[in-house]
Formats: sequence, structure tokens, C-alpha cells
Amino acid sequence: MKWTEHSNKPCAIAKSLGVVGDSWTLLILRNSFLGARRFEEFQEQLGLTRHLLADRLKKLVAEEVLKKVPYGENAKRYEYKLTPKGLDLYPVILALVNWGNTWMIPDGEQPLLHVHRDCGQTTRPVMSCSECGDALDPRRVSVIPGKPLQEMAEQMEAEQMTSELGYYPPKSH
Amino acid sequence: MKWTEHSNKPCAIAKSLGVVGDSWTLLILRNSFLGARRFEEFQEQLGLTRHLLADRLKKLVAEEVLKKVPYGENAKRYEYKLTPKGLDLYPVILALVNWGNTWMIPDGEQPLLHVHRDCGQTTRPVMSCSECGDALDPRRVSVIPGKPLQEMAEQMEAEQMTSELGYYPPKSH
DNA sequence: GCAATTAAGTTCCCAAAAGGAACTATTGTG
DNA sequence: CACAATAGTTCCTTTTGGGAACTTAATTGC
Repeated sequence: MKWTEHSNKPCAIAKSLGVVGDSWTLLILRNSFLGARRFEEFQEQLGLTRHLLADRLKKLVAEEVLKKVPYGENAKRYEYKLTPKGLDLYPVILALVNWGNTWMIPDGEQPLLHVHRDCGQTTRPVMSCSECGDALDPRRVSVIPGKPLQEMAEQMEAEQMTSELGYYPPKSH
Repeated sequence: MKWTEHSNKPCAIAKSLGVVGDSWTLLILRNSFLGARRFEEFQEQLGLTRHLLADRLKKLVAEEVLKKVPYGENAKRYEYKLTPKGLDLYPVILALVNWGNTWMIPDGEQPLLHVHRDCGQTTRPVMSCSECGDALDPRRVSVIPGKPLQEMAEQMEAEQMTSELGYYPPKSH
């Protein structure tokens, strides 16, 4: 089975990976968040081949993560800008930065730091609970089936459910 | 240039992607968080080829994201369990789930929901500031060079820095 | 205690995607 | 009007992915 087929299943992660589950795509988005806009700009900064870049940009535009905005006078030239859907990928980028800073780079050697202009502090992005605001520990989070899985479960054997939906009863770590 | 070469640069995202910048790897981790442990279990749940699975598991073990724990009596059989480094990838998974739930799935159709057992509520994971606790809006976060980049900047032209380090002066969106 | 089954990989082979480099087609500039 | 810059395409080779069968060791069933 190809990994792309997973994005047809009712799984939010798999669907996300269908859009951003590729390293070049995430590096393109990183540079978008750092201000890159133009084809040549991405190509020089990332060093990927032009036809891969064209392919990835086309897919990101098709998924409405980036939009092509014309620039110059009567232009056939475009800038690639983040849409609201694209801007909303910021937590994914931050989660990757933070994990890399924590586990892949010796302390104090972090190449980039984040300043939260609302509070003025150097910040580490933390994943927290929308309801109580506390940081989320995986051991304190339960995963439960939502409406569609509950409905499908009524008409389906557990085994069949597992193979077709990719839903598995949770265990502790 | 191959995308893997980016992980040699002083960029936390690039280094993270060197470990988890692959869809199968992230799907393996998703299932780890849902409780999968064994080779056959991953293979059946994900449907990827056995030699790709073996390759990805080996890499994750080498990176200390998973550890092989023997099971059974005098065993040559192992379970793949998340290490602390692996458990700390939970925010990455949550960020992907949340983005997928928000943008790729119609409202109310979310297949899996998260319950925060500390507060008892169904939660949406939010990326927030470690200092003030508010949710992080990309437009309100500045990226500044950390110590190593500052030091290198003193000995380097801006242009050279861009090409060698992948650091670019920030722009607004 | 031996045969069948399960678990965890390997190996082989073909198809698909990535990577390098050169080419094209517009637009803008001196 | 020549020249450079921008945004792609095209062509070709290498690498990786995907399907299926094979291997080896451990467990279970009789």
C-alpha cells in the first residue's frame, strides 16, 4: 500500500500528511514563514531542483495552503503567500522547531529563538489544552472515537473497523 | 541537493525533519501513540511493505525515538516502545491532528477526539507561549538569531550566511 | 518432541519519484 | 535591440518505494 492511500481514511493525521507529509514541502513552508515568496527565492534558499519545487508549489496552491499573487505591472509573475489555512500550520512548524531545539541541538546552541511580541519574552512553544490551558502530557490524554467512528462502529465488526478505518483501541504507554 | 543534507545545517526544523520528515515514519509514530508495539502490528495496521517498515523502525531506534524491548521468555522478539525523546514528539502529532481536524475534515465529522483527563474536557490542542500562556499567533512571533548564529554572523557576510546557514532576515506576512 | 504456526526480518525485482543539468519562454532594463 | 532575470519544462540517470515470496527462529498444539 502507498502511504498516500492513508489520506483517504478518516484520520486527521493521515489527511494532514497527504498535504504536508513531505520534507521539501515542510522546508518550503518554513521559508514561507521566514518571509520567502518567490520561486527563485525558494530555489536558492533550499537548493532543491526546479521541477520538484514547481511540483510542490503547485500542490500547496491546489490545497490552498499557499496562494499565487501576481506582482509587477502586467505580470505573469507571482508570489507565493500563505493563506489562512497555511498560516494555521504554524503550530506544526513550532512543534518541529521545539523538538529539534530540545533533542537535536545542545542547550544554548539553538540557532533561532522565538520572541512573543505580546509578552515580550523569549518563548518556547508549548502544546496546551484549549479548555484548562495546562500543557498536554500524552499520558494524560485519552483518544476517543468521534461521531463518524461511533456510527460506523455500530454497523461493523471491530476487526473490520481496524482494517478499514485504522482505528485501534488505545493502550497506555 | 538532497533534502537530507539540510539536517546538517544549524536549523532545528531541518534536524527534526531528518528524523521524522517522512510520512511512513509519522504514521508509525501515530500508531505508537495509539498503542502499537510489535512489527506485525505496525505492518498490518499500516499496510506498508515489510522492508520499509524494518528500515524505518531501525532508523527510529538509531535516533532513540523508539527503543527495542525484548518480550517473551528467552526472546529474540522485541517490542518497539516510545522513549522520552519519542514521547516528546506528541506535540508534533497533536499539531497535525488539529490542523487536519480543522481544515481537512468537515466540522462534527472528526474521527478521533481528545479528552484531557486532568480537566475532564474534550480538548483541542493549542500552541501557546511558555511564558505568558497565550495562544501563539505567527504574526505576533519574531524569529531572532540565537548565540551560534550571532557569533557566525560576526565573521560572515550576510549573503554567505544565507547560503551556508539557511538563515534569512524575517519579513512580515 | 515434532509439526504447524507466528513473529520478525531479507531478498528480489519492477515501478515511481528524486536529483542534476540544460533548455524555453516571457518580462524587464540599459 | 541585446542582455539579464524570472518562472518554469524537459531529459536523463540514480535512488527509493512497493509487491511478493523466501528465511530463520520461537511458540503453540497435539
